[in-house]
Order: sequence, then structure tokens, then C-alpha cells
Amino acid sequence: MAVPARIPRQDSRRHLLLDVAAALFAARGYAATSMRDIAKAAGMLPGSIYCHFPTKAVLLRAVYEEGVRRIGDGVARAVAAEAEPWARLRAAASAHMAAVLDDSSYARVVIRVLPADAPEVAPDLTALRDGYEDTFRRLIDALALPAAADAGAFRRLLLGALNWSQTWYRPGGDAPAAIAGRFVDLLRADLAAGAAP
Amino acid sequence: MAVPARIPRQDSRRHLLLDVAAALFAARGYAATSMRDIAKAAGMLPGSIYCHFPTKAVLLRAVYEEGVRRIGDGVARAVAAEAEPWARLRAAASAHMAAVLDDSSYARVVIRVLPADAPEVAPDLTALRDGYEDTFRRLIDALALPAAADAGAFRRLLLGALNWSQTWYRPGGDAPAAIAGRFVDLLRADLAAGAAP
Amino acid sequence: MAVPARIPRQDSRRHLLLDVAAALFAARGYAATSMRDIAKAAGMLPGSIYCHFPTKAVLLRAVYEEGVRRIGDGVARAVAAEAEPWARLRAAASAHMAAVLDDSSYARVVIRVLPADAPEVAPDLTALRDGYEDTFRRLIDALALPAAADAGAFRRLLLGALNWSQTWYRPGGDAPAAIAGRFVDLLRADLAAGAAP
Amino acid sequence: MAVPARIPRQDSRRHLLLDVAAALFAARGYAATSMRDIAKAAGMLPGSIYCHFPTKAVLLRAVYEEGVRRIGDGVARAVAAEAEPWARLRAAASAHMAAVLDDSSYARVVIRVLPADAPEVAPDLTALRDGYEDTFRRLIDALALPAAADAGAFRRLLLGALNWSQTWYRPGGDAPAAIAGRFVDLLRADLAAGAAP
DNA sequence: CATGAATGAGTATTCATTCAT
DNA sequence: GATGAATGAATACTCATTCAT
Repeated sequence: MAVPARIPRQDSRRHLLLDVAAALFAARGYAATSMRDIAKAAGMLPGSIYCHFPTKAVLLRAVYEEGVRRIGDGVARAVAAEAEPWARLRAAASAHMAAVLDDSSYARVVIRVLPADAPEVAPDLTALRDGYEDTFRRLIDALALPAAADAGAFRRLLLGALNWSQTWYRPGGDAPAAIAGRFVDLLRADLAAGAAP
Repeated sequence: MAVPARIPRQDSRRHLLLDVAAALFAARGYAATSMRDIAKAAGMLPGSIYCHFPTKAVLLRAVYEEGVRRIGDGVARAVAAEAEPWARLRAAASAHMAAVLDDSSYARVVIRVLPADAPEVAPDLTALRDGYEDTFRRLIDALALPAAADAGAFRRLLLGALNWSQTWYRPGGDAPAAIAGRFVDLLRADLAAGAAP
Repeated sequence: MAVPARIPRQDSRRHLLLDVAAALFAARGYAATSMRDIAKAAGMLPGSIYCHFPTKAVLLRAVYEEGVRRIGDGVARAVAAEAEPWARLRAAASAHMAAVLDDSSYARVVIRVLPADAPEVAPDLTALRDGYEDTFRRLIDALALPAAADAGAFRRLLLGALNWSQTWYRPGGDAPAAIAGRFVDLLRADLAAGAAP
Repeated sequence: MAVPARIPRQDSRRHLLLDVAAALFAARGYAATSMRDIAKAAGMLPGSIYCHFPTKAVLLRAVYEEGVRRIGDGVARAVAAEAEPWARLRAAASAHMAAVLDDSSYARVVIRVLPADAPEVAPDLTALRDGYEDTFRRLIDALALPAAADAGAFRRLLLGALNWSQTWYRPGGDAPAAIAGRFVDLLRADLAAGAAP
């Protein structure tokens, strides 16, 4: 209770900057968002951004890290509530889609901005993306799919569809989580039944 | 027989420009590609581009049109060779993926560049994309899926996975067409069996 | 006689830019002169400079080249008019000093701006400087100084004094050429007499 | 006797700042050295410099003062050890050159940075330079040069060559003091012999 | 049809300096 | 005495586009 007023002043601007940058990167892409745009949206001068982030690319990386963290946290929480493998995957997919479409711009940035868009931090971004995909790899391995089914193809099919949703989704229709659930269901029945071409 | 030599000279530059722009838009995205880049890659001066296309956005639209045409042609050709509905869909998916990953930059631009990246022509780009998706809508309708299966979700699942492949695919692994085939196979068995949760 | 109107339009701006840049680099130094300053003094927009020179450093190099050329030309002309070695050296020193103090900003830039000020073109600038110094090396070799006199020290003594004059010289006093002549005379008598400590 | 421990702490930072600024101004010039550069090299934040110096120009003046003092001290010490006028001048030139090339960055700043580079303190810098030159004026007057020899030209010839050495000198060759000695020797013989053109 | 110089607004980033803490 | 965030103007340079030739 003693010194509660210390942290905010210091980090609030950095936080604001991250929020604003995430929103703009998600909406317009990395190249089409200027530091001026970000500064104006944050109510500061362009030069002031550089008190907190040394370059635009590093700012993107910080947004990316937060985005991956948020998606990962949501998925982990959802998965923890289920025991049965297919139910866990279903929960993960729903949480992933909710993060990408609902929750915040951070997750959207991870999907929309390609590592190659910011060559200076491309390896960092790729590592962040890959780290997250492992979660799904493990969930799918736990499914005990029939030997004929290709687990890698399965993961890419599902994750690709989930990520691509950002392209066509418009708020107002079905809830993201519901759409993701339906995706998993479409994949479930036959495979669970042990059938493969 | 009359004037066959006239057209090539006139259009060869326009063609070259389209090829070059497609390659750069596909590799770097729309915003990160400058008219200067395109001009240099085409061996001409920036101003010369404007003899053929009035703006950068219109140039993008032209690339997009060609991209949609190429994907569509490939898919149509592949579908025509099959009669059975699932085989037709499988052929379509394979052709789509081959177009996006193998054939040329044109198709890649259609996937990578979002309509919103070029507001001036965004409606045109959206219409082009949607027009193409109808092909898949019809192919899926022909599948006579069980009532419980959502045809829309099915289409988005498949097309999303197909399009997203551009993000992770690296030449040297399985052939694009094979990957697409596996995607369709993963969806096929159970649905054909009539099961849905 | 035919096409006399062609050259001016094309090169006049480049020429103007060189003149203006030379004047500013000479007066303020390289780092303290901005592309904006140059553009404003030339009556054009900052971006327009880049139609003629790709970077500030390359613009400096062009000024440097012209500066070395002008000093060299003046010296060569002066030297050609004399036959006796000491008279030739005296004429060269006078011409050098006149170029540096009177003639134009170009020569002043060569003296004032150090190669290290523009790392991108530093080797070029150094080569230009060194090339010019050879002229003096040859003139001094022709003097047939007594063995005890160090020709290298002699050259550096004279050229250093000549170049440094830019630091203290104010128009209105003795003519630059006269000052330079006096420098050479101070060096001449004893050495010609064959005495060295 | 009282508070000898107080001063060091207080002034050590100021001292450090002067050292660091001298090194950077000498190496890169005034305009090309930023307050940030200086702060970073001193291990402090840019704002902290302003606890010690109100502006960049005043910091330069302080470096300049120290530089002039150091050159002057070295020269005075060297001159005091000699009695004969030419020997005194020789000693002075050697000490000057050693200060400029060997001792520290402070002296180099005095030579490299022109008063006009910092208009706010330009008169101060000029006064500092001129004050120092008086030393040489007196030493040369004591030489009792023949009437025909111009003492002013002599001083400028020698000091110009000495100062310009900074431009071409690279450590590893002859010692600075030796080079300066040779310069004086080149001037000595004939003049001492009473010859002038 | 193409050029190349030019425009005017915009790019990311750095500048010396200030000031509340 | 020092911090670190902030300012406001400036930095070199690039943008899509125009237009006389």
C-alpha cells in the first residue's frame, strides 16, 4: 500500500504506445503505419516515441511479444479446463480464434505482420511464432490420430484456417469461438472413427 | 495476318511491368514496394510507369486481375478432368495451392495483399476475390454434405488453410498439390460417412 | 553552331547545386551544412537535390573533385610560365594560395573539409588530395636541395602554411599570391646557399 | 587543510566530461559530435551534462581554454630551458607540435575546431587563439631577423605548418617534436646568415 | 512511348535542450 | 547532482506523381 504511485508514470506511456502501435499495425500493416501515425494516436510527438523504443522494428517486436503472450495465455487457460484430448484441442482452437478476432489488436498483429516485413527483427518474430505453434503440436499429438492421418498436415490445416479467418471475419456474425469449434468438429468425426483414405 | 507485329511492342512493356510488379508485391507487400523499385526492376524510369498505369493502386488491380485469372484457369482445368464431386474438390484444392505456391507471383499477390492495403481499389479487389471463391462454393455444394455439416465453415476451413500455406511453405518439401490433397483427404472420410457431432 | 541550347537546361541545375554547396561547405563545414540549406540557397526543394546527387557525401565528392581540379589547373598554368625551379615553385605556391583564398569556394572546401568528415567517400577524398600533392613533390624535387635538407619536411612546411592561411586570412590585406611568394622567399635564401644545420 | 575531499567528487564529473568532449570534438569536429555522444562516452545521460555546462558551445569553450592552457604550458616550460633565441623558438615549436599531436585531445580541439563553428562563443575562442599566438610573436621578435624578412610572414609560415600537421600526421613515423625541429631548421640557416631575397 | 527533372508531402530518426522528480 | 521522459525543430532521404520535352 505504500508506494503505489511510482510505476504508472514511468510505464504508462510505454504501455499506451504499445496499445496504439498494436492497433495501427493490426489495422494497416507494418509498412503502412508511420511513426507519426503512432505518435499522433498516442498524443505525443514523433520524437518522444524514441524515449521508449529505439526503432520502429523494436517497437513491432515488443507488440509481437505481447501478442504471442496473450494468445498463449488464452489458449493455456482454455486447455487447462478440459481433460479429453479432442475437447482440449477444441478449446485451444476457440481460444486462439477469440484472441485473434476479439480480444485485442496484439494477437492480430502476430497474424497479420510477417517476420519478413521487418528484416531487422525477423528472426525474433519467427522464433516467437514458432514457439507458439508448439502448443498445438502437442495438443494434436495427444489426439492419437490413426497412423494414416498426417499430424503435420492436420496442424497446418487447422492453424491456417484459424489464422486466415482474420481476412474474412466481420464482427456481427457467429462468435469466433463458435466458428473455431465448428472447424474442429469438421475434422473430428471421421478421424476419431479411425477412417482415413 | 494483318498487324501481328504491332501489339507485342506496344504491350511488352506493360507486360514486363506487370510481371515485375507482381514479383515485388508478392515478395514485399504493397506498401513496402515503391514505384521506383518497380521501375528499376523493369529497367525503366519511374515516370515511365505512368504511360501504362495511372496509379500504383491501378497497377495493383491489374496484377490482381491476372492473379485471379491464373488461379481460376488452373482450377477450372483441373476440375474439368474429374467427375466425382470429392475428386473435383481435391483437384481444385491442388490446383489452387499449386498456383499460390508454385506458378507465379501473380497468385501470391492475391493472397498476400489485402484489399484494404489499397483503399482506392479495395472494392475491386474484394469483388475479384469473392468471384473466385464462388467456384469453391459450387464445388462444395456438389458434395451433398450431411445437413449437420456447415458448408460455409467447410469452405472457409479449406480455403483458409490453402491460402495460409503461403506463410509457412518453403520449396523443397512436399509438392504443393500433394499437401492440398492431404488437406482434402483429412476432411473427406468422416463427412462422407455422414457423421458430425 | 547547330544545337547550342541543349546542354544548359540539363546541367545548369547541377552546376548551380555544386556552386551553392561549395559555398556553404566552405563557409560552415560539411556537418554544419544541411541539404535543406543547400536546397534553399539553390532555390529548389530539398528532394530535388537527389535528382542530381544520390547523397550528401557524393555531392561533397563532386565539389571536392572540382576543387582539386581548379587548384591544379591554376598551379599548372602558373608553373608553365616559369623555367627556373625556384621560380616555378614560387609561382605554384602563389597560384595555390590564390585558389584557396580568392578564386572560389571549391578550393576552400578541399582545404577545410577533412576526408574523415564524410566516411562514405573518405578514400576518394584522400586520393584526390594526395594526387594533387604530387605536383608539389615534383616541383620540390627539381629544386636540387642540399642533401641535408629534408624534401618531405620542406613540402609539408610550405603546403601546411599555405593551407592554414585559410584560417587567418581576411580579405583586404596583402594579396594571397604575394603572401605565398614571401613564404617561398623565406625558405629560399639559405637553402639555395647550401646551408643546413 | 579543511575540506580536501570535497572538491574531487564535485569536479570529477566535470573533468570527465571535459576529457570526453575533448576526445570527441578532436576526433569528429564540433558539429558532428552530439551531446548524446558525449553523454554516452561519459557514462551519463544527456540531461546530466547540463548540470555542469549550460550549452554545448560553453562546453566547447571550456575544452578550448584547457587546450590553450596546455599548449601554452608546454611551450613555456620548453622555452624556459633555453637561452639562445633560435634554440628557444625551436623548443617552442617542438613543444607546440608535441601538444597538438601527442599529448591530448584538448590541444587538437584548438586546432581543429574553428571559432566560427560555434558562433555563440566565437569571440572567446578567437581571443584564446590570438592570446596564444603572442607567445610566438615575441619569440620571433627576439630572433633579430634581417629587416628584409617579414616577421609576420615568418610566424604564419611556421605556425601554419605546425598546425596543419594534424591533417597529415599519423603516429608511427618521426616524433612530432623532431618534425617541428626540422621545420625550424629549414627556416634558420639562411635567415640567420642574414640573407633575404 | 519514354525521359528525367521537379514537386510537395512524408519517411524514420536525431538534435540540443528542458524540467519535474 | 543526476535522472529519464519529453519537446519541437531539424536531420538525410524517399514517396507517388507530374510534365515539358
